[in-house]
Amino acid sequence: MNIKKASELTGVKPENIRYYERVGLIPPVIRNENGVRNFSDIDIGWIKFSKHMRDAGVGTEALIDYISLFQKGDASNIQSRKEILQGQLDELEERIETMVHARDYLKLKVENYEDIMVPLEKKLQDGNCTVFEEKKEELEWPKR
Amino acid sequence: MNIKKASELTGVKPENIRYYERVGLIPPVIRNENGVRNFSDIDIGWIKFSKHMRDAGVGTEALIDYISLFQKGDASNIQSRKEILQGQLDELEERIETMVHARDYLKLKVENYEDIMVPLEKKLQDGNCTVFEEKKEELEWPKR
DNA sequence: TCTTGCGTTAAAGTGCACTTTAAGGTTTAT
DNA sequence: ATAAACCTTAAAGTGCACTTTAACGCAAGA
Repeated sequence: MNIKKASELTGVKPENIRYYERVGLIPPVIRNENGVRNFSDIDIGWIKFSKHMRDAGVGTEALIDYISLFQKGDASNIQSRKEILQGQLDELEERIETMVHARDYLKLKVENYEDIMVPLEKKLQDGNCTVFEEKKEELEWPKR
Repeated sequence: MNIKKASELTGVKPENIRYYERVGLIPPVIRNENGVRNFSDIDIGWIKFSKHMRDAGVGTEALIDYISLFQKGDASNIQSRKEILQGQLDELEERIETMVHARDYLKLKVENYEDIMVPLEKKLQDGNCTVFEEKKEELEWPKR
């Protein structure tokens, strides 16, 4: 299939599929006699994998290392490949924790916005805008 | 307190605290007669808030809008401010979902790496490196 | 007094991950 | 046969969020 089809199947723009291949985020795609890429289902799988990982915030470097090791097609680096994935998994867990923490904080803040702000409207109208900041401190950061 | 102390308390480098103030990620900090910033606990709170949100991937634009509305110190925009936070909360939820999905996929892949790779070592050693890719397809993407 | 260590600014530089541009080649439909 | 609609590349441009640089000011200690 051509790059347009591959793009439709994966949600990655043709320009970015070429970019992915160029930098090594996917293995090289087989070309026809005119140098036109002919994507296989396996290529589509690789594009989906890289897009999925990128969407989740996994950096290109780790992904490129992984694809690169993979392409050596050598059983001796299975452990290295697994370690790369494990490392990214650990980083992902950490980022998720940070985000969940921020989410909980924002949630608490939004849910209590009216309760805190409405009683303060009068004071704010007097130009005393520091009051909220003092009040805000009552909204403690969610504990670990 | 001076910027160094503020930096120590918040984990944000002095350069970045200045940057935060410059772009509006925190409200302006009161200066002394020489133009030197004197950080209050409230300023520290704002830095922590912005850092926390930035760490969680909240974009600067939304944050700047929020701080900007906040500084108007006007009760009429409480709703707008709440809406900004709600919008960021929604985006955060979505990003968390994407990441949790990727995390689950990676976890499954890492956990099954040996099971899949070890039986394939022989074939891989024969240079048949496409086998894994076929095999890989068995590792389905976790469903929503 | 003068060096050390803190502060300040505007402006330029960096790194990442695309994204666009320019200049072509080929294949398909009218 | 010629225009539209694909494909290709290398290289330059973009946007975000810092990060560094250069040049300066103030204030306390040897």
